[in-house]
Formats: sequence, structure tokens, C-alpha cells
Amino acid sequence: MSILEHLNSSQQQAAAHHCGPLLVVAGAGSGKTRVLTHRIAHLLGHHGVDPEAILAVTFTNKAAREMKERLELLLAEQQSRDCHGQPWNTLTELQQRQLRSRVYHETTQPLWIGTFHALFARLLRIEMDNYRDPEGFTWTRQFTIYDEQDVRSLLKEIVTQEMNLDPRSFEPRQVRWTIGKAKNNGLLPDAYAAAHQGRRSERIAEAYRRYRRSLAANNALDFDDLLLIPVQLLRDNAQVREVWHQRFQHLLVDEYQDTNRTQYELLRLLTTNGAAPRTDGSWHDRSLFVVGDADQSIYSFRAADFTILMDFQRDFGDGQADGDTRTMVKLEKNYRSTATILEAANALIANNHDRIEKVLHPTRDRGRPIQLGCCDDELAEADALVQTVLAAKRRNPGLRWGDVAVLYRVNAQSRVVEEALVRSSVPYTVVGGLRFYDRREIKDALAYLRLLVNPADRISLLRVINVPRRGIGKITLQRLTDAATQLGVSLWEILSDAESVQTLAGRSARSVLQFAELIRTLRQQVQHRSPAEVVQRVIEDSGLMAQLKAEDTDEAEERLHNLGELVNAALQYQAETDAPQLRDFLTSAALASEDTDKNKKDLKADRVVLMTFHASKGLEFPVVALVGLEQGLFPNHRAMEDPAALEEERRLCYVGLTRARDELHLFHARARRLWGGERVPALPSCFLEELPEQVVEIQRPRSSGVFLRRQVHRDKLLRSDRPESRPVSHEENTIDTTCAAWRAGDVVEHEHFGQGQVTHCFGAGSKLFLAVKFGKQPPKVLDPRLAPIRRIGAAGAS
DNA sequence: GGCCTACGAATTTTT
DNA sequence: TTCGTAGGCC
Repeated sequence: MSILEHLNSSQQQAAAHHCGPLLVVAGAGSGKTRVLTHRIAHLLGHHGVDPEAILAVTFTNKAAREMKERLELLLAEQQSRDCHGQPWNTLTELQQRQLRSRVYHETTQPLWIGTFHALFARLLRIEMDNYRDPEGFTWTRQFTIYDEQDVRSLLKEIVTQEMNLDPRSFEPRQVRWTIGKAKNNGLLPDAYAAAHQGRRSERIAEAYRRYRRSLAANNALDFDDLLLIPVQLLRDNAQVREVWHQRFQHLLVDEYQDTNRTQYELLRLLTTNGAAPRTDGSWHDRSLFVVGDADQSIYSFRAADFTILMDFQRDFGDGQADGDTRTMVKLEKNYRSTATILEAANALIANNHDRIEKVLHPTRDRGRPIQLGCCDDELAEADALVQTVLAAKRRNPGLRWGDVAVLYRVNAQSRVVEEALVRSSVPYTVVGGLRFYDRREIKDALAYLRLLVNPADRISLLRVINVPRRGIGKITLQRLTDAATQLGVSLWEILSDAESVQTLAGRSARSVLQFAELIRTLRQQVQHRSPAEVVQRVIEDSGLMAQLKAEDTDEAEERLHNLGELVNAALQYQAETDAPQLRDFLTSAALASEDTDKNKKDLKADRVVLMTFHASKGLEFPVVALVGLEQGLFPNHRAMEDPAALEEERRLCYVGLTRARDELHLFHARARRLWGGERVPALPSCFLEELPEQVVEIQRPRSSGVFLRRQVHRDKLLRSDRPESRPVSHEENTIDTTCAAWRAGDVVEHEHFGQGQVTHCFGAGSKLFLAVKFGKQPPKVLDPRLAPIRRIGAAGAS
């Protein structure tokens, strides 16, 4: 049991679990990755489980990577003690490397750890030939994975051209969303049509049918198919199901609250071999181990359904009450945040009705109170935020920029914050935005590569046939596609026939034939050369490189660099893979979410991190600032009518609060301009009212950023003899020396309340007020001209 | 065939 | 504000 000795008792109980179902309700910061990795290590080491029998599923590549790395370290440590009788860090570098390599080959590599999509894409690459679609569609193992852009263009074609529907009432976006939702709920077109009556639904079902046919014709799958097709395969083919059921004796699922119905089906089929979970105990010689937190379910907009987690006890578990159950463990000890932050988070989430009762218990002391900044507008908010960051850094010199995170509800909010950071020369990085594999030049190169592997891929063919420009235009392509449709062959087949091209393409025939020849030549390379070499050939022979070189702009330079990075990515893939294949490199590219290269750089660079609440899940920072806590923005206006949606917004806020380790700063503005147009008044978010009063300190930063800066300048001119004085007024025409003389931090003596400190100056001129804090009382707002106070110490002079 | 401009729409987002 | 697209013009 030694490997579990550093865990607390609930963690131990979870990690020691051997067979049968177990739900681990893991609050934020309660050490869930620790439990997952320790359980795997325990299964391998203590129960002698074969690594090939374990399937560990996550939702993001990042989570998968982290799990793999931490598991490797844990196993290496364990082996170090077993083999050398000493801790890992006392080994020589050579011994460390040898051990690490052994751990990798013996355990981490044969283990199936990864995202749902990556793991089941892998399964499909093995089993695709055994799949028979109910409608007779087939795919080969060379299938292409379409991303959202590809999907959208395919659907747009179907909706507007094939079906001639009014694009206003059948927006491709909307249709795409509906079909995706059907797929994530495990519904094929007929099932969807049966479940949804009405003319509109009929049309959508028809679009769905045509869409699937089209995907099959392109030998392509979308992301949802990577899960839905395995479900159908395992459901309909008992032989295949038996193989995988036998293989995976132990299933572990991270972030279980984020599973959708289709993913649930996969888990169920693999675990019970198709039986209903409760009626049949025959699978209890194996395990289903799920870890999650219903309070952190924030992805229902993409069909995640946290009731799956809430129903685990009923579905798979013993269904006993919390005190008696042996199939649920709660991890409630939080090792991350101060008691104050947890108090706020617990109070907020208690307002949700749909949840499993759970309280985060602090292991740390109270720390600093939460600061709430009430600002005039989004500019003032951004400015106040920057001041807060600078103040935190001053207070704590050890704090790095990278220890600070700014979270917002929508990406559009980042701009103002960025501008304020730039003005104060604070280094920052924005998480999210354009992904490496979404860049135009990268998508172009990938489209060539996909076309080499999968000749049926018409979307990729159309993308590159005229990139770089070859003088092959709309008309020519229309003629060629029409001919292909009429003859019932693929577009590529038409292109590769010289006669057809001569007839159809007219004056662009020459270009078309040259293009076909280019693809044929490149395709031969796939057999003999490594993926990286093929990538290089494509970039050069297609003319992509020449075109960018000819442009000779900074942007083209950047794009060239990115293409170089693509070659590097292929090289890296080869280095990490035993039998590298271009096909599998393309899969990993399609499923990769982030720009790994940029990520590495950002981690090293010490910068304030800006991101959405969604993107912050799973991360933690010593200092966290939440901005834009306003009705309509957060909670978002689209969620405010619907109680379930409002609860999801609240969970999102809960996620934000629980990211903070030491300091939490909240901000809202009384007016905001989001995209152009008028600045609209805004009310504080209802979530703010749900935080306990005693843990929040209200601050009123004085002024809009623009005015403040202008005044600093003017102020210096006016009172160059007192360089330490700072302006506090709001409007330019009300600069008032009395008010400028007061500043936050000043120490005052009050006739009745004794000594206090000014926390804020707000208002201006005759309406100037001071917020003064006396002892532990909440701050009092005083008029400095009337109140019996006198200054006994200046800010910063202590 | 290719470029330019005007117009409209715009949570959240992993795979 | 910004992005993507549709349609018109050379």
C-alpha cells in the first residue's frame, strides 16, 4: 500500500478501488488527477493488471498529457525504490533516463490514455472494415477527419444547393448544431425524425441524411462520428464488442460530468458488453471508475449532460444513500484556495438546485479578503485591474506575472484589458484564439496531405486545386463536379482522366491536368518516404512555398515559418511513434487542439494570462481576477430566462472563483461597450449578491482610465513641487486640490472611531467622499469636509 | 477569373 | 469592433 500512503483517507479509498463501479465526486482542487494516477499505478503494481487492459479517458489532450506524465513520474519513483532501493532524485542521470524509458515502454505506451476522440479514432483505424452502416454507407481505414470548417462547407452545399432551402430559416450554423446534437445523443437521421415531429424537423432529418451520405462519399468523418460510429459498431457487432470488452478490464474516466449520451453509451458497451448495467452483475470482475464534479459542468452547450454523473449511482452503483454507499467517494478537502475563497465558492454554488451536495473544506487559513472593484465603465475596469495587478506585485515581490490570471466571459472582453496592460507595459498572453492547425497555410498544406491519403476527399481537393492560383475557376470546377455527380464517380476520378478534363475544362484543362499529375506524383512519395519528407515535398512542389516567398511581406514570412513548424510537427510525431504513417500524423493533427509550440513558449515566458472562464477549467493561479461581472454579460443574457442555463452560468462562475489560490479580485463596470455602438448601462451580476458579505471588500476605483492618465500629466504640470500627489477626481474640469490631496492609503484620526485608513477616494469636488476603514469594520464612507477627521499619515509614507 | 466593397452578425469551445 | 460572405465590377 506504500504508493497510497501520501494520500488522505478518501483519496486512498478511491485509489485503492479494484473492481466494480466507483464514482469519485471530486471537488475543485481536491487532488483528482493524483487519485487517477495513483489508482492506475496501484492497479498495475498491486493488483498486477496488464497495462493493455486499462483505458483511461479524458476530454482534452492537455489532461491526457498531464495524466501520462504524472503517471510516468509516479511509476519511475516506484521502480526506483524497487530496483535501486533509493528515491528517484538520488539516482544518476543515466539511471533516471533508463528507468524512464523502461516505464514508457513497459507501461505508459501500452496503456490507452487519451481523449475520447483520439482513442476511438484509433479503434476505428483498426476496426473500420468491420463496420456496416444501417444505411449501407461504408468508410475505409484511410478515412479523413473533417473539422468544423469542412463540415460547414459540406452542409452549406447540401442546404443551399442540393436542397434549395431558404438560408435564412435554415442557417447552415443552426442546421449543423442540430445535427451535432442529434449525433451526440446517439441519434441517426431516422431516429432523429422519429423523435422530432414537424416540417422543419423533417427537412433537418433530410439534410442530416444527405450529410451522412456526403461524408461517406468523401470517406470522411466528423468529430461526432468518431464516437457515434464506434457506438453503432459495438452495439451491432457482438464479435467486435466482445474483443474490446475482453481487452479493457478497467475503464477510468476523467471529468465525467462532461460526458454526453454517446460517450456514455461507449462506456456502457465496453463495460457491460451491452447488458443493462444494473440488471446484470456479470461485469463486476472489472471496473468502471469515473471522476467528476457536477458543480463544474460547463459544457452543456455541446451536449455534455451532467445528469449522467448524477445518475451513476442509480445506473451502475449500489444506489445506497451517501452514508452507506460503497460505490461513491467524495473528495471534499481542498488543497488549493484560502478558506475565504472557498467560503465564497461554497456559498455561490449552494444557490444551484441541481447538484450533489458537497462542500469544499479548506486546508488553508483565511488569507486576504476578496476585493470587489466597482468601476464606471469597461475602460476604468481595465485600468483598475492593472492597478490591482501592479499592487499585488508590489506587495509580494516574489509574485511572477505568470502567477496572475484574468478571466472573462467572452473573448471580446480581452481587448480593453490588453490595451490597459500594454499601456502599463505588463507582459501578457491570451489563451485561445487561432489554433496552429487552423491557420490558412497549415490547412492548405494539410488539405494536400489529406488528398494524398484519401483520394475521395472532395472538400480537400476543392480547397487546394486552385491554391496557389492555377487559373482554375468556379465555372470549370462546377462543370467538373456536375460531371462527377452525373456519372456517379468521385471528382478525383474525373480529374485523373485526361479526356474528360480536355472536354470539360476548356482553357483551364492544362492547369487541371498538371494539378492531377502533381497529386499523382506526390501520392507515390507517400509509399516510400517518411511523413515529414512528404510534408516537405508538398510544401515545395505544390507551389505554396514559392508563392509565399514571392509575396515577400512580413505576413508571408510568418506563414512560411508556420509551414516549417508543420514539418517539425511531423518530425516530432515520427520520433514519438513506432510505425509512423502519414495517415496517423493527419489524425493527430486533426485532433490536436493547441499550438504546442506556442504553449511551450508561453509557459516559459512570464506573462499575465488572459482567458475565458471556460478555458480556465483545470488550472490554478495564485492571483485571479474576474472581470465583467454584470447582468447580461455574466450571467450571459441568453441564459437569464432559462433556470437551467442560469445554473450553468453559476457553475461557470464557481469554476472561476475556485481557480484562485491566494488572492481573488472581482470587477464590474456600471456601463460597458462591447462591440462598437453605444456604451450601455450595466447592473452588477446577481452572482455578486450571492457571495457572503463578510468575505468581500468593496472598492470603488475612482476614474475612467483615459481621464486619469490625462490628469496625471496635467497634475504634474500644476503641482510639480509635489510629485507624489495623485489626482482622484473623475472629470477634467473638477480638479480640486483638496481632493487630490487625499489618496487611498492615507491614515486618519477620527474623533469617535479612532485611527483608520482611507481605502478609496471617489466622487469629485464638493461631492468627494472617502471610504475609510476603521479596524475590522466594513469601510465607512465619509465627507472629508464634514467628518471630524484629520490626516495623521500620508499614503506610502509609512 | 480575380479583386474589391458593402453588409450583417457576433457566447462559451474540445475534439 | 471584427470577421466572413455575397455580389458587383474590371
